[in-house]
Amino acid sequence: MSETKPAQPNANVDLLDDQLGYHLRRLSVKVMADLSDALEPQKLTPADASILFVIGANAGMTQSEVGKALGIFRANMAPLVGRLVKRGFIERRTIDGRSQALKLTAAGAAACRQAKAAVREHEDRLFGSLPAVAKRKLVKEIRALWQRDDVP
Amino acid sequence: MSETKPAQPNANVDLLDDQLGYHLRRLSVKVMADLSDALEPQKLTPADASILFVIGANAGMTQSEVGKALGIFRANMAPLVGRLVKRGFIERRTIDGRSQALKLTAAGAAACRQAKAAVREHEDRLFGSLPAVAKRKLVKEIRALWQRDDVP
DNA sequence: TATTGTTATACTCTATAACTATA
DNA sequence: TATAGTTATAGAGTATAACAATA
Repeated sequence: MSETKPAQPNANVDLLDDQLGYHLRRLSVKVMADLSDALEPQKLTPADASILFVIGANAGMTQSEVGKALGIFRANMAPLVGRLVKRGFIERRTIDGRSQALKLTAAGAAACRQAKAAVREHEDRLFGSLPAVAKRKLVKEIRALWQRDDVP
Repeated sequence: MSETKPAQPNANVDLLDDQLGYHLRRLSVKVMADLSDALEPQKLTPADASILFVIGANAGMTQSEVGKALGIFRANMAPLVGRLVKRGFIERRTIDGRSQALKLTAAGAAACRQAKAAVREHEDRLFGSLPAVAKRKLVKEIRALWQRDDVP
C-alpha cells in the first residue's frame, strides 16, 4: 500500500502548540520537502545547491570556508564536493599542500543559474502570499535568532 | 581531531540570504540540536517527547492518529511507540482487531511532566529574549505557513 | 476495498573520531 | 601544534513499498 502525506493536525498537541521550536520544525520540513522536489529534475539536493550558490558568489573559497558559511561539517563537505567535482560542476585549484580553492565550471555556473531559478520559484510558491514587507521582516527575525551566538 | 560547531557565516551566501526557507532551516537545526541536548538526560528524542505530549493530552488516541497529529508516518510510528511501550511509558488497549488506544502509564506521565519542564526551559533559553507579544505573533505566522493546505 | 500496524529498506542530514599530509 | 581534507561510522528523521490481519 502506498501512503499519502501525514494530514493536517486535528488533535490537541498540547504544549507543542505554543512552542516556536515545534512550528519552526514543521514548517522547515515542509519547505525542505518542496525544495527537494524543486531541485529533483537537476538531481541536486538542497545541500548541493547551497554549495553551488556559495561558490558561485565567492569563487576561490576553500572547501572548509564554504562549509563554515553553510554550517556543514568538514567531514560532510568531502563527499558533497566530491560528487559535484565528479559531475563537472566544480573545479579545484591547489592553494598550498592542503587547501584547494573552489570555483564553478561553465557547466556548474549553468547548473547554479538553473537551481537559482528553481529556488526562486519554490520560495515564491511557498511564501509568495506574504507581502514583501512582512516576508523581509520575518527573514530578519529568523536570521537574527539563529545567528545569535550568546546562546549555544 | 575533534571539531567544534560550524561557525557563524562570514561569507556571502548570495541569494540564500534573502530566502526565508534557508533561515528557517538554519534556525530549526539549531533549535533541534538544543532540544536534543535538553532531553538527553531522559534518553528521549524530540520525536519521543512529542509523542508523550500528544498521548498525555489525548489519552485513547490510536497510534495512527498520534502520527497524523505530529506529521509522522505510520511506518515510523511503529518503532517509536514500540520503544516507549518497552520502556513502560505507554500502554496499549485493544479497540478492535487492528486498532489500539494509547495512554501514558504512571511512569510515562512522570516522564512527560519532566520532558515538559525540560522543553519549557529550552524554549525559554532560545526564545526568552523575545517579548511575549512578538513571540506569539511569530508562532502564529509560522504555524499559519505550515498548516496551509493550498500549497502542497 | 480500505484501514491499522508492521517490517524492510533507502536517502538526507547531522555529528564524532581518527587518519594523512601539510603548515 | 594547528589546519585541510578525508574516511569511517553512527544516529535521527523522512519516505516508499509491501505484507498480514482486520473492518
